[in-house]
Amino acid sequence: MEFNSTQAIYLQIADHLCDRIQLGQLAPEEKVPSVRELAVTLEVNPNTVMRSYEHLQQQEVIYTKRGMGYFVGPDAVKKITAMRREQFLQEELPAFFRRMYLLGIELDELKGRFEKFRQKQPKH
Amino acid sequence: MEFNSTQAIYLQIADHLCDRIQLGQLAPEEKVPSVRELAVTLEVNPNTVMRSYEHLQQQEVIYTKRGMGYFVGPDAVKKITAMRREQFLQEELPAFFRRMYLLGIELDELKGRFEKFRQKQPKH
Amino acid sequence: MEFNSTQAIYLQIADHLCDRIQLGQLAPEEKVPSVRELAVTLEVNPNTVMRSYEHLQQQEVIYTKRGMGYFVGPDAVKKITAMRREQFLQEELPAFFRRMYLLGIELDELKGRFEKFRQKQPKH
Amino acid sequence: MEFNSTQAIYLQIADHLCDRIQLGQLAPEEKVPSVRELAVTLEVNPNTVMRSYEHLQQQEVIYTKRGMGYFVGPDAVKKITAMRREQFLQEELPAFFRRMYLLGIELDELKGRFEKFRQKQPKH
DNA sequence: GTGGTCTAGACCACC
DNA sequence: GTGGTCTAGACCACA
Repeated sequence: MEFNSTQAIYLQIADHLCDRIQLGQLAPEEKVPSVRELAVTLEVNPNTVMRSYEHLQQQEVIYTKRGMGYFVGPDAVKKITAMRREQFLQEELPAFFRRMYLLGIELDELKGRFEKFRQKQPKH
Repeated sequence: MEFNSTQAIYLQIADHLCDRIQLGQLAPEEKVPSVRELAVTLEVNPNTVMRSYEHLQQQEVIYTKRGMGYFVGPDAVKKITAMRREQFLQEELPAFFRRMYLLGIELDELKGRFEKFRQKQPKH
Repeated sequence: MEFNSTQAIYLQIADHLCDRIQLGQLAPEEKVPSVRELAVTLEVNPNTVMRSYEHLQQQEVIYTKRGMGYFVGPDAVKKITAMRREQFLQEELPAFFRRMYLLGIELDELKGRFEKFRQKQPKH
Repeated sequence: MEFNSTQAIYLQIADHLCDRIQLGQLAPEEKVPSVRELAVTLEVNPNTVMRSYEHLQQQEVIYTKRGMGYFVGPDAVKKITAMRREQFLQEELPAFFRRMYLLGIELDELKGRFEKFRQKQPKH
């Protein structure tokens, strides 16, 4: 996984985990990788992974069982979708429209690109 | 002007100036507000405005005449548009599509919103 | 390190670091001193060192790993040499020749001095 | 005349006047252009030219006759040459050698360039 | 008046 | 520990 430099790594990791949950790759009540394991996989400091998990736990997306690790919360999908939908409509969409407006891009121009994008997505 | 806390203030100022240039509110070769003046207007430290200007100068959007102030560069609009277009297509658009995909939103659903957005924009 | 007053301190620091990289005292991918550390060594404000590093980063001579420090870029030597060679041929050399011409100095007169200079340079 | 941005304009003007004196284009006791006249010619602020003249007067390269203007001092050539020679040997030459050393350039490589440079100089 | 540099000190996020 | 941002205030050079 590659990280961009504009956003904190721990947030990018958390985001990626949310993606996987939303896509059903991580099911509710399923155990998520251990902090150490994921740290090795992603080649980052364990502290950084820990922060991601704490962040997700605080949003009740995952929860911890002592000595057993972190697990996907029962309503994780619903919670993530709700948060992201809110975020999308309130912040991302207006910013996106503004950019399009300043660049003189029409919504119709994006149709072809969106189709192409969707075809590249793996089935799940 | 209000600043959000996720992005550095000096970048938000720079971005806002780019907006104004792109909208034609600041014409090429026109003088931009002096560092001190803008600092008072925005209620920030002059150093912070200075950083914005240095950042824009480095992108050749504005240039400086000694003892006279900063001025909008001749190709400022072209440069800004090129940079933003690149950024939009390479980064913002894919991220946006991904969000839509994960939220199950179709492009057509956005049409109405986009029209409404556009009508709110001031003429220039 | 002593600073002359005609050039900004942060540029002199940047220049000095380039010297050290070009001489191989700082190898590619090696960590450069932390901002605070170098500030103490040089007896300047951390902000001033920071500016040097930002300046070098922008030229892709060094790069930053978050929370870990600044590191010499992989092509640092090549980049520095290219920039300096350009600067030398386009600006320094003509200015130098002009001075010699106006002072009536011949190139041959400098030979002895150059030899003497070179012998004083430390090996590396 | 074009000004580079690294050195103060008034110093570049003063330097240029010294060049002309050294080349004999301005003879001892000859009147130098009036502040206003030179300001128009160079398209700079009269204050800037004034500063150049004050700077040169302080070095006894030119002197002023009230109501008549500035004139080249009797020993101007000698003074300029002495100052420049000193400056050249103490500062420019070591810096120049250092640059050559770091760039791996030999003195002999410059011979051809120097000849070419000299042939382009106008006779005087 | 203008930009530009520097210091001192604070606070934050990240690893 | 690391970089990064911001404020406050000073001083200088330049036009």
